[in-house]
Order: sequence, then C-alpha cells, then structure tokens
Amino acid sequence: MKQRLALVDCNNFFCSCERIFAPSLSGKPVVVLSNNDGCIISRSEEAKALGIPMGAPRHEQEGVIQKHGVKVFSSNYTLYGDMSARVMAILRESALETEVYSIDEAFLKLPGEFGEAEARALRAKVLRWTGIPVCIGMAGTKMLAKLANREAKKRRVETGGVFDLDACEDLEELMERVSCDGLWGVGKRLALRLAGLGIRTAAEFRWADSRQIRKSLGVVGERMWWEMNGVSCLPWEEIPPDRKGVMASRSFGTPLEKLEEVEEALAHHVARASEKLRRFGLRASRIDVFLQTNRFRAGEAQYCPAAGLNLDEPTASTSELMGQARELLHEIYRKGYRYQKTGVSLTGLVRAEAVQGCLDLDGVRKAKREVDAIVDRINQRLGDRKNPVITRGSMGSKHSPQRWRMKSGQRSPAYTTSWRDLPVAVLGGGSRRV
DNA sequence: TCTGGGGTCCTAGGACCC
DNA sequence: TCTGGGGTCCTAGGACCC
Repeated sequence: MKQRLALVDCNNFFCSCERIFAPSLSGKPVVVLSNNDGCIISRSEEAKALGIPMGAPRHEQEGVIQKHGVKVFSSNYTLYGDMSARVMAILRESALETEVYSIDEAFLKLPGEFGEAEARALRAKVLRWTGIPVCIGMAGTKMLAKLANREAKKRRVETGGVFDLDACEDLEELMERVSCDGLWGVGKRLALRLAGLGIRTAAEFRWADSRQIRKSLGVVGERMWWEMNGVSCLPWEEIPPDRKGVMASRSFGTPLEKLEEVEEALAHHVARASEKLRRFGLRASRIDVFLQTNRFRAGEAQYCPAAGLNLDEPTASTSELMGQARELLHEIYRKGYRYQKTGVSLTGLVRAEAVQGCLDLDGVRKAKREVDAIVDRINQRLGDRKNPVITRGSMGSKHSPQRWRMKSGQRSPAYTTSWRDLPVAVLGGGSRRV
C-alpha cells in the first residue's frame, strides 16, 4: 500500500497566536517582530496585502505601519510554544504517526481512508479548538506534501485550505506552474544552478536526468529528485534526535566598543546557552565565540573574528564555559572597532549520563597503535613491505561511497549516495525544534 | 616514468530552512 | 538611527597517522 503523508502548516502562525487573544484584530493587518524588534518575521494576510515583505527591517516599513495602522507585536515564544503543543496534540489524534517538523508544521502519516473530506474536518477541528487556522497538503512524499500544502495555501478559497496531490487531475499542468525555487530545499542558489541546466519548473526538474541533477546539486539534489518523483527518501523522525549544538547570540541596540561591555553581553549568552544544555540533559565538548561589527555600514571598518576551543571534558557548567568564553573573547577582541553583535555556540554535544561511561577514545587509539605494531612485526618477520602478510583495514571505509566514487569514477547507488548512512539527512537542514 | 595509500579527525564555508 | 536568531547537512581540504 502506497504511503500517504500530509503536511499540516499553521497559517501566519505567530500572528494567528496573537490574534487569539485580541479577537478585535481579526481582519486587520498584524505583524510580529523578531527578537530585538528588528525585523518582521510574521505577517497576517492583510499585512501581506499591504506589500510588507517577510524579514523586512521594521524601520523600512514604519511608513506603511503608520499609514494603515498595522498592529505590531514583539515576539512571545512562550505563547507560540504553548499554542504549538495544543495544535500538535490534536493532529496526533488523526495520524498514524506524527513528525513535528517545526513550531508551526508537522508531517502526518495518514490512514488509508484519509482523504480531502477528512482533512477538512481536521482543519475545522484545529480551528475550533485552538483558534489557529491551518492548511493541509497531502501526497506520497515529504517534498510532494510540501508542494501540496503550498497549493492549498495559495488557492485557499477554492481548495478550502486542503489539497491532495494524489487526487489532482492535472498534475503535469500544476508542476509546470511551479518554479524550482518554490520547491522545498531549492533556494536562490540552487535555482540559479538549475536554471543553468535549463531547468526552471518542477515539471522540468522531475523529467530531468537524475545523473545530471546528482552531478550539479550533489546528493541533496538527487534526493529531491527522487522525492519529486514519488520515491520517499527523506527519513521519518517521529522522535527528534538530540540537538547537535546550541547557540545564543544577540545584536546590540547600539554598537559597543569597550571590552567589558562585550564581556557582559557574552556572559549573558553563555548563561542562556548552558542553561539550555542542562535542560536537554546535554554537555558540550566544544565552545566557539564570535564578534561582529555592523555589516550594513559599508564605510566602517569591518571585523568579524571567531575563536573556538575543544574542551577536555564535556560540560554544561555555566562558570566553566564562562571562563573559556572570556579567554576566547580576549583572544579575538581588538580595540577600535564598533561591535554590533556577539554570541556563543556550543557543539559536540553528548548526553550528560553518557559522559560517565563514555568511550575512552585515547584508550581506543592506543589499542589500535598496539595492534598496528603487532601487524608490522608479523609482516617484518614473514613477508616484505610490498607483500604484507596482514593488511590493515578499517571497517567500511574502503567502501565509503566517496572513496569508491573516486576510484571507480562512478556514482554510488542512489540510496547509498553519501559516505554517511543514507537516507539520513533532512533536506537542507532546517530549524526543527519547538 | 613512477614517486604509497588508506585511514581519522577537525574546521571552514556553502546552502537551505523556519 | 534602526537591519533576527537558531538550526541542519554536505563538501572540501588540511593535519596527522602508520
């Protein structure tokens, strides 16, 4: 039986959340701002209609905001997280399995009988119970479900916010209408590269030679090609894997020049990041610190240094990390610049409980050296350099697709296209945690 | 004329997503 | 004057090892 997926996506999520608590704003233009109130990161339909672009600096839109009385909110992530959890809980009731993809999106594995009527009912239920409007796209793969969702959103009035690609009668016509940069995972750069191959629409992408796509866009591109052709090869992650890193950074309201001031900001970031670490039960084995001047000031001297350090022991201790962060900052700080931003990034995360019994890497290396020495001795005694009796090897490496490709001059098979286990990676990354 | 080759670990940078 | 913050994955290349 063919797999059926849905992508459920909340409409203008942050704005929709704000509106729940201010019903008088229904039908009025609303925007939500980024952390420092710097950029517009969510717009209601009415705000979009006024031509306010996504990600625009607030100050550039001040005129429109004033003129049309656009209601402006600072972001409130506690609220959004809470609303998200409510929506997800409802979705779980209808799905066989659920993968929460981001704060406002989830993939659903659908039961066989789930069609457009059921999707409409689900949509109505979410709206009735949470006040959040959603759109639902259905198809056989994640990429296609994304595309279906886009269609549902774009033609909301006509589709009722629900679109089933498998039930679409003029699929080819639809694919011809969608340009490549509208595909999930194809950004500006890749679209440009595709255009260079004469591939401009989803239809052309689907019909393209997969080898050509592979050559030009790599394994990521080939995965997209399969997905677009109905072959699912992105992983299903019902349980989100542990984070690989945490970061804390902020822009300053006004540029800072003194080391002590930057230090203070950085200390705050280290505290936030290490707190996060502890909350997840993780410890970091590497810390990176960075500084940035104002990149928008073309006339000013720019300086964007960074420094990092691998820690001896994984830690989540604020004070330990703080000490290291300060030293790193001193390494990179230079007088005479106007700094606009600083931040810290903690990576190489391991589970706190695993730290105790963690693999003794040095021990393993030592053991390997010992074995190698034995192998050498045997070879010296029994063979010669050119024809060793025993050869050293390491598991799998010889057969890693990368190496294999170099040797054979061929592509590796589609499903083992990367030296990492495939299919593993998610398209183009993405912030996936709520 | 050839100049070892297989392997690990790490970092930086590119691309994309929400 | 103001110009977000937090993620993921892939690839290339250097250092090092035997």
